[in-house]
Amino acid sequence: MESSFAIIAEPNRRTILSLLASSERSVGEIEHRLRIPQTSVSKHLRVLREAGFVEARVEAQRRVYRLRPQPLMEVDAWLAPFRRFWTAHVDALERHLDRMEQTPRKGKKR
Amino acid sequence: MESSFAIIAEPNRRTILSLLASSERSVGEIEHRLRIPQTSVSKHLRVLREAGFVEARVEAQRRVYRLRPQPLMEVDAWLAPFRRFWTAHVDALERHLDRMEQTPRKGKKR
DNA sequence: CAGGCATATGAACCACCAGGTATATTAGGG
DNA sequence: CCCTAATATACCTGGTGGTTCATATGCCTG
Repeated sequence: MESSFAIIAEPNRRTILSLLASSERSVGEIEHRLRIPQTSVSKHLRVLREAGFVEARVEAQRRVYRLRPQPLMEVDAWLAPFRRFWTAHVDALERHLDRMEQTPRKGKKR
Repeated sequence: MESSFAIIAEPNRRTILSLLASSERSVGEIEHRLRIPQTSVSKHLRVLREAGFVEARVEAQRRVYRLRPQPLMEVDAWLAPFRRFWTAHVDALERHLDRMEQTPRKGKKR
C-alpha cells in the first residue's frame, strides 16, 4: 500500500476519516457507525495508522483514534495545480489555455 | 472502478492528469513522457475518460486528450472538511514565525 | 483470579485490476 | 488501394487487498 491515494481509495476508510474529522472515536464507536465487523474496522485502522492518517491513544481497554493531518495535506497539495480549473473564471481560463496551446503543428523546434 | 478516489489511486493515471493539467496532449505525447507502453496509456486513458476525468478530441489520426474538472472537484470537496486541521496548524506556524519576526528582518510580509 | 468486554492479529478465500502480448481499427499519404 | 502511423481492444496472468472466521491479548470488575 504505497501512496496516500491508495489508502483513501477504500470507501470504509474514507468514512472512518470523515467520522474522525468531527471528533475522536473509539473502535467500538466506529464499528457501530459503519456497521461492519469489528475485525474489519481494526484492520482499516491499522492501515490508516501505518500510513500516518490516524493515531491511537490508549484509554483503559479502549483505543481512541484521532486524525493526523499530514497525509491528507499531501493529497491536498497534489490537487492544488488542478484547482485553477474550477475556481471562478473556469471557462475564460480554458479558452486562454486553448489559444496558448496553438503550438506549431509538427513544427519541431528550431 | 467505482469512485474517483480509486481512479487516482493509480500512479500512472495521476501522472497523466498532471501532464494534462499543464496542457492537452495526444496519446503519443503521453506515452513518450511516461515511458510506458502505448497500450497501457490507452487503457488508463479509457478509465479516466469513462470516469469523466478527461475527454478526447479527434484530430486526424490522433486523439488529443484534455482535462475535465468535475471528478477532481469532487475529491476536492471531500477534502474540504479536513482542511481546518492543517490550516490551524499553519496558523500556529505563522504565529510562531511572527514571534521570530521581531528579530532579523526579511520583509517577506505584505 | 475468573470471566467478560474491547481490540488486535492470523489464515484462507476471493475478486479485481494493472501489465503484457497480440491484434483490430481508423486515418492519411503516396 | 496499399502501407504505415496512431490508437484502441481482447485475452490471460500474477499480485494485491478486503472480507470472514477463528483466535489471541489485554484490561477491568466482581
